[in-house]
Order: sequence, then structure tokens, then C-alpha cells
Amino acid sequence: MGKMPDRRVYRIDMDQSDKPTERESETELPNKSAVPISLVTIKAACSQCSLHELCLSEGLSKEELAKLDNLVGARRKLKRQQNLYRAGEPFEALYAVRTGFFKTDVLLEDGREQVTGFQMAGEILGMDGIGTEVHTCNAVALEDGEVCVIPFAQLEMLSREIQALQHNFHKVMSRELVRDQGLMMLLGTMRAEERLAAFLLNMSQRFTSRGYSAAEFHLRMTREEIGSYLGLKLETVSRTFSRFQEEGFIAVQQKHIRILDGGGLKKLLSHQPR
Amino acid sequence: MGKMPDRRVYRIDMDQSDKPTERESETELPNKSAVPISLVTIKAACSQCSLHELCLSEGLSKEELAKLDNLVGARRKLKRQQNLYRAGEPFEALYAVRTGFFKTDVLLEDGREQVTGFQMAGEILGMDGIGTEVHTCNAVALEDGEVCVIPFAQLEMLSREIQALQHNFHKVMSRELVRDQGLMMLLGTMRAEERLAAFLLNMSQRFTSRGYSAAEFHLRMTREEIGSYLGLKLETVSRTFSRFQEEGFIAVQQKHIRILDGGGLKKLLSHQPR
DNA sequence: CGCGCTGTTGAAACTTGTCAAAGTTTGTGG
DNA sequence: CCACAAACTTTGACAAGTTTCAACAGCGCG
Repeated sequence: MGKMPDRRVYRIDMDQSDKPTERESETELPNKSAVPISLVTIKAACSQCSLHELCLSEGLSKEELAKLDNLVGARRKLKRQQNLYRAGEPFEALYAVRTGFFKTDVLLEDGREQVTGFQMAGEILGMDGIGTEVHTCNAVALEDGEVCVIPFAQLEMLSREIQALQHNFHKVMSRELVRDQGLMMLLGTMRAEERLAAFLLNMSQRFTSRGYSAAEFHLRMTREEIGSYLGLKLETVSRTFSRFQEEGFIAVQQKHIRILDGGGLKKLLSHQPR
Repeated sequence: MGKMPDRRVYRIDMDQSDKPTERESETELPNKSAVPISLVTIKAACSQCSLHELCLSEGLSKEELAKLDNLVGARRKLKRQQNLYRAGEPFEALYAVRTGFFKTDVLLEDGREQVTGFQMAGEILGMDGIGTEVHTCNAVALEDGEVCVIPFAQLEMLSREIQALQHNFHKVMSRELVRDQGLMMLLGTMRAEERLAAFLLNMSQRFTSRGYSAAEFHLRMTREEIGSYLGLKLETVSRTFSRFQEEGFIAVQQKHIRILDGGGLKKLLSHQPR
């Protein structure tokens, strides 16, 4: 929890009566200890971006890419623990993660938190705000990172022009819906062991598809955040990790995870209902 | 479970390797015991449709509505227990519920079912299929009903032309994402009592916004389906309903629910974590 | 009219949560 | 650079909530 008081809360009854508050003191430190942005561009450049297939630009022609580049106005740097946006703030843009690791969460008045997702490079944030013009969840950087800012009105305009862009965007939203289905399945039917196994395998797979090791990675989130995401208490997460370790499935060292027996984890998944 | 064998199953590891199967014997009984469709149209007619604000047609001009009418090719009638689509089938169209009551669910190989939503008049089904061109869940009629068929390729085409249509569609998808957030919160953090209270209030509110009584309604789904939706066993649902009745919050008579003390239910919601 | 599906209820078992204490790591300021 | 505090993690014992198993009742459909 920690920084709770300054995040926005979710009213159960669907009335999003929260007022937006003052924004983060837009800490756009102009390259303090920054990665030397080389000569290339300060502006975003989808055409150069290594996240192609994950993002919106797949299958666009050169000219179309140029238009998209033009649209993606700025990048925004986030420090660890900084909010990208908060529930209640007016919605204006989507964000594509370039670097870093994010979480989205929803808070109840009584302090309960539900982490609704962890996002990494190439994934899109902010789509929750389209329906009501107001963000309904909080997006927080779990480590220093950077996002591309995609003004939404302009994205709609451009996607009326570029069919492939339109379709890519629809695909991204749809995949998010499918991801949610999977998470509901997990939250609704799985036991703690299965949830953690599914979580680890999912992380592994996403790291892999970004070119990192499938077997060894660093979790950026706390046990409590994992627990919140999976509908478990942090103690249960901790205990289950320990059990996995005893059984030789993984080696845990704080936030470092090494998967020793992925097959074993998979077997846990298609096993038994509760 | 009952009709389990003929629905499609969800592979945990995201590989949707299921092959489509033969479709429902397209029972387009041409008005057997049908509601007399008057002279108006056999074709769908968004312009006439009473579901305006819920659906895609809000804020369109007359000519634009005419185009949308033209797009929404046919209606499809479903009998109780009939599948609108199944996981694994190729995705071609969205469906707008005109009448009746539907559920969507996802199945695991081992037989576990997660109901991911209940849909009523004015709500859109099928968006799960956009991302992969294949449906990822099953949609089933819980009572006889009818949907408008909206061929997706044409919807994209038309929404490149009509800005309001484009935006409406984006809003619909986004609201679905927000709904999912709420369900995750429910599944991840709430106790049985709270889940049921939230469920009843949600039903009540949706019936209300369609002009039905807020206090008295007929649930079309079984206790098992409610349980699956809420991540509970059917016995727990039953027990909790009984408890609510004892405490004077509701009157239950099988699938008929009468809400006697909505305030009491709301209080349950913003109460205590578990 | 009866069979089957659906719903209700009880008792016991099990999983997960709660509370508590102690260990570990990280970050900060002197 | 060290010391200390805060945050995070681990582990145990116990409590609570939910599931499981089982039996029975009721309604509805054929």
C-alpha cells in the first residue's frame, strides 16, 4: 500500500464521481542523468521503434508510419513510483510503454486495492478512459521508464484514414478483453498454487517474447502487489513461492526468480479444481 | 454443467489451437411462433431501435443511421441454451442483443467454467474475437432471444467514414474493459456476501435502466452460473441468498428476486475487507 | 405423473486469511 | 561509508470462510 492517500478510489456503484486533482508535478527533467538520446530524435519515432509488432504500427507503409510518428507527440519519463495517470483524471491520450515496468490498479474507498495488470514494453495503457473521458484506474511506474504519448483524438482521426492502424488498435483493445477473461478465470476458479504458477509462466513468456531469458528474471513488484493481482494475501504468495522452491520448481531470491522446472509449473495448472 | 461436451475449451497457455467445428444448425425458423414483425422490416433497423443510447447508433445523423441500418444485415433468433458462437469459431461479426438474456463463458480443459458476463438488451457481444479472428469464449442464450448481426469488416469500414460511429464503438469496448476491472475487484478482494450484494445491485440497476422494476426481477441463470460468474460454488450462492432473506434484504423464490432493502445491500459492499 | 435438473441445508475438511514476530534488504542522512 | 529506519519478506500458529460431500426437497418439462 504505502503511498495510498494520494491515489484515486473506485466507487462500487459505477458512479465515477471522483474529481480530478492536481497532476503530478510534471517532472520532465530534461535529461538529467538520462540515457543519451543520440542524435536521432527527441520525438517518438514508431518507425524506429523496436516494439513494432506489439504496438500499433504493424503493417503500416512508410508514409503511414511517418504520419503515426507525427501523431505520437512526445515521450514522457516516469520515475519509480510515479503515476502515469490517476483514476478520476480526464482522459486525453493513450500511452505505449517504451521502457520500464508499470502496474494498473483500482482502489476501493475502504483501502482495498486490486492490481488489474502489469505492463511492459510495447503494451498500451489508458484505454480505460475512452468510455467516460475519465480514467478509471491508476497507472504507476514500478521502475523508471518511458512512454510514448498518443493523443487519442488524433489517433481516432488518423485511424479513420489508415485502415491498418484502425484495425491494429481494435486488435489491441480486443486482446486486452481476452487477457481480462483469462484473469477472471484465474481469480474465479484457481487455487493459490495454480494462480502463482500461471503468473510465473505468464511473466516468463512475456520476458521471452521481448528477448529476455525465459528462465530467470527480476520481478519489479512486491509480494503484496502480486497478491493483489492474483487475489491472494502477500503471506500466501510468499508461502507458495517457498513451497515451489522446496519442490524444486523455482529458485527464489527476493525478487529474482529462476525457473528450474517450467514443466512442473505447467502441470500444476491443468491439474485439479478446488 | 449439463451441456458441457459441446462447448469449447480454453487452453491456459494462450495458444488457441482449437479448431472451429460445425456451426449450430442455423435454426432461422422463419417466424414459427414468432412475434409478428409488423410491416416495418425484417432487416434490422437501428433507426427504429429502442436501444439507441446503449448501442452504437447514438448521436448519428439520419443519413448516417441509414447507412448503419444498411450494414446491420440480419437478425438472428436464438432459442434457450443455443450458442450464439463458440470459442474456436472464426470471428466475423459483432452481435447486439435485441431481446433475451445471454451469458459468455470460458472453459478449461478440466471442465472448470468461468462465466465472464451476462448480457441483456442493447449490449454488444463478440468483441473477444477481434484480436485473433477467432472467438475466445462461448456466448449462450439463457432464454429465447434475438440479436442484430453486425459484420465486423463493414463496421470498421463505416466507422472510418462516420466519426461518431467510430467513437461509439471505441466507447463500447472501453466500457467493457472498465466492467472487467470491476469484476476483477470483486473476484480479487470481496467476500461471498459482498459479491452477491454487488451482483444483485448490478442486476437491479441494469433492469432499471431498461425500464423494468428495480426491486423485482427474474434471474435467468442458475445458481451455478451465478456462482461461476462470482467465483463461488453454487452452494455458497444458495446459502448467501438464504442469509440475505433471513436478514430481510431480499425475498427469494427460486429465480424470482425481490429487493426489500437495497440500502442494506449497499452497506454490505462498503464494509469490511476479508 | 414421474424423472431430472435445480435449489436448499447440514457437517466436516481444507484452503486461505489473520495476527504476530523476526529476518532481510534498501534507502537515507549524518 | 556507516547506521538506522522503513519497507519488504518469511514463517508459524490459529481463525475464519468457503468448498466438499451428502441428503433431501421442489419445480418444471416431457
